[in-house]
Amino acid sequence: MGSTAAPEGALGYVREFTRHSSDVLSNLNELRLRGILTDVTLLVGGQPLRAHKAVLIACSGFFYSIFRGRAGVGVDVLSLPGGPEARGFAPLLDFMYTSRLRLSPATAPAVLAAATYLQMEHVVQACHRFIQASYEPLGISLRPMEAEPPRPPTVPPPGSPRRSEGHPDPPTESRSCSQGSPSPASPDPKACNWKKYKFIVLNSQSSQAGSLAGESSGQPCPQARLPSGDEACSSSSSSSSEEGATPGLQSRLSLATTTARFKCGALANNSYLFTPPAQETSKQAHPPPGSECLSCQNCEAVAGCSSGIEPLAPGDEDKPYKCQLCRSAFRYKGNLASHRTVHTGEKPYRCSVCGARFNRPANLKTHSRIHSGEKPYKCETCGSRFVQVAHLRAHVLIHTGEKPYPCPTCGTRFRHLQTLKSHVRIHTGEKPYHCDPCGLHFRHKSQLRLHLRQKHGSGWALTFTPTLACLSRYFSQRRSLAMGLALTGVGISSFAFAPLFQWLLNNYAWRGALLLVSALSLHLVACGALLRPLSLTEDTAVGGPWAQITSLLCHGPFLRYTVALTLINTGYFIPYVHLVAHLQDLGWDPLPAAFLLSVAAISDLVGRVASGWLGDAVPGPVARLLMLWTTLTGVSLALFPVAQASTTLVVLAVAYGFTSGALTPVAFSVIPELVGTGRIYCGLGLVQMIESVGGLLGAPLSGYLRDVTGNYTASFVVAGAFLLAGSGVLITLPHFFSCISLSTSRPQDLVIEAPDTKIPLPKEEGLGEN
DNA sequence: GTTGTGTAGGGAAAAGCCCGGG
DNA sequence: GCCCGGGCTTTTCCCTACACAA
Ligand SMILES: [Zn+2]
Ligand SMILES: [Zn+2]
Ligand SMILES: [Zn+2]
Ligand SMILES: [Zn+2]
Repeated sequence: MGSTAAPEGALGYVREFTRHSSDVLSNLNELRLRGILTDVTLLVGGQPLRAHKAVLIACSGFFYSIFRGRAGVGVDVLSLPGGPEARGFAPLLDFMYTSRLRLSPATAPAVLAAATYLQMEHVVQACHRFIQASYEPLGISLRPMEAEPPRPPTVPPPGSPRRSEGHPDPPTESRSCSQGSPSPASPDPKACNWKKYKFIVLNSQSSQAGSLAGESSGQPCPQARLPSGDEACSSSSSSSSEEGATPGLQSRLSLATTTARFKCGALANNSYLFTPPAQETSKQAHPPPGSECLSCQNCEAVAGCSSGIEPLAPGDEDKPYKCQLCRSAFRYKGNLASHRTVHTGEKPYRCSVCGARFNRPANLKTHSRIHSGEKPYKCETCGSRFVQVAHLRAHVLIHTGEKPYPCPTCGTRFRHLQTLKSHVRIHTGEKPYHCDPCGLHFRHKSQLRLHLRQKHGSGWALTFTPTLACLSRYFSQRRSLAMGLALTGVGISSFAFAPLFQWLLNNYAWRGALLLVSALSLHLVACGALLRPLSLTEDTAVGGPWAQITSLLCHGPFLRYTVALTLINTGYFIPYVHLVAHLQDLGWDPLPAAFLLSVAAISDLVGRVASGWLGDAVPGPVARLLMLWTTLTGVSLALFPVAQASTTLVVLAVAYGFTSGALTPVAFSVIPELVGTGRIYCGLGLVQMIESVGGLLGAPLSGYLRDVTGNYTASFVVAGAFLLAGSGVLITLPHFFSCISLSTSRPQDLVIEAPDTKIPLPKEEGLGEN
């Protein structure tokens, strides 16, 4: 139950307030601009510039060597004769106080010289990059040494501030500058919007309607209630403890408290409002919290987050309601009740738009927002809106700069728990994601996926349509059987490949298995080479792809056929989407319901082969067979609502599987008969593109019907009706009723007689049946 | 270009919690 | 006052697209 994120035994560790440093810096800058507590005047190029020695020392090795020691204390005015120019120095001084470096092609060399003089190495690098980038478009590569200004007068002493600590690293600034957009008027929004973020927090506290409505309805610092963890601490709903708290006390918070509970009462909460501008603080709607929070803070601060906090034993008295099935315990009785649905698989709440099912109404409600487009939670900083509060919470971190998840091993901090988790695997060497077909292992899930798509998926997908098209060019006599076998092969191989590869993996280790699979795939190349494109006589007549497409779109029978297939597709997939839900409505358990779907899928495979064979054995136009299968599929679909007994349902599922499977190869075989083998590539592609619209529309439509009527009866009936309508359109195809002589008739004869394909086909059986 | 790594957005499951009604 | 269930809030996890650098 507990979060795995909390490291074992780490009862708390240092919480970093990443905005703090920039807050301090901006305050220092304000002090400089107002001349408060500045203790040195720099004379650069005759210009006096007031600054704080401490800041100068912290940023520059040169100033460190000047001011360190007692001699530096008395220095009130420092002139730098022969040093940097004012136009190079001023941007550096600004940078020290703002971490933003303004560069332009005109000033960059001067800034570079000044930075080198002052030993600000990061800035030197940034200037180099900038100058280089601005020359590269001209084809001039400026090497750093060529632009190197004279060495500074002093060598950095051994004790000078380390660059990584004392010198702000300006990676983002330098990059944005090098892109040529140094715009002081519109500084980096992420760097400047912390005040705005504070305003969000205040907004939510004062119970403003709208944006953070959910959070703002919360109680102001419910002291009797223990905040449940770090998230709660940083969430805006618990942000009312800001006044009376000090940053120092607040800067240590336990991250490991996510699930633990504490003896010391309410935990100090919020981190964002310690230094709010006075005018914003005055807008507080709620008074500061009572002393309980303060004492907690004290105990925490004094104890340094370790000794002062002791998680109570996960007391059973805390959660008296236990699940008999999985030992989970709950504080509230109702939770146990709703927990049971986890085991029963019961999901009574159904989305009226997409049919998704939920075991809790609230989850359905949240889900339904993705259809309505409602996004109730708005980020006041950037205006982005979110469907869930949690998303907003995660989002505002990018404005605050907060990274709440540190790596226990190397200390790198992350903004998202997920990132930390995958990062930790770097240390453990864990690579949990692996690709079965090729045995590669990956640390990140997105890698598994990318690899699959690029190395396997696209290959298979890209071979599918061309192979079918090739088939229809090769086979004219037994085209249907070829289609059926090919489609069955596709289905079976996708089932069989995983276990086959697993077996190879077990017997040959992954290298061997990979080798064997590669060898297997190379056979594909050989096979593919055998499938060399036939140059059929009619190819010369069909023209280029665009000409083909244009002609196909004006081809009446082809269009009618496309419409028919689209109609068929609309109803075709309904059982795969809704059959399980329908069976559950009838009281079936999810598992048997899913099993019945598998039965239908197997029946589908059988149907593909059988229909391929039948397609060649039964005389007459293949379109007639297609109509037969379509009609039968439609009827079996429409019968689903009638069936109540499980045996009837099984029979229906088998029938639907068989007929719908039988339909598939025939549907592909008809196309060459309609458009001729010359235009088969374009024809097949076009049909697949258009008919997919039907497949996309079918499921939502039947889901909608289910919601309107309350059950799936109409859904299945309408699906069946679409199939029947499709077969109705099929009747209009040319020569549907023609009675060409049976055994001697060959499919290509039909083509010859088709009005739009006038060119007779050559005999090609010799080649095709090799 | 590939690979590894990190970021942000978004969907969902499930527990926590509040509140009104009986 | 107590209990119960409905319904909202929170927490946590997961997936996915994408950016970026070695
Ligand atoms: Zn359980
Ligand atoms: Zn939905
Ligand atoms: Zn925002
Ligand atoms: Zn680490």
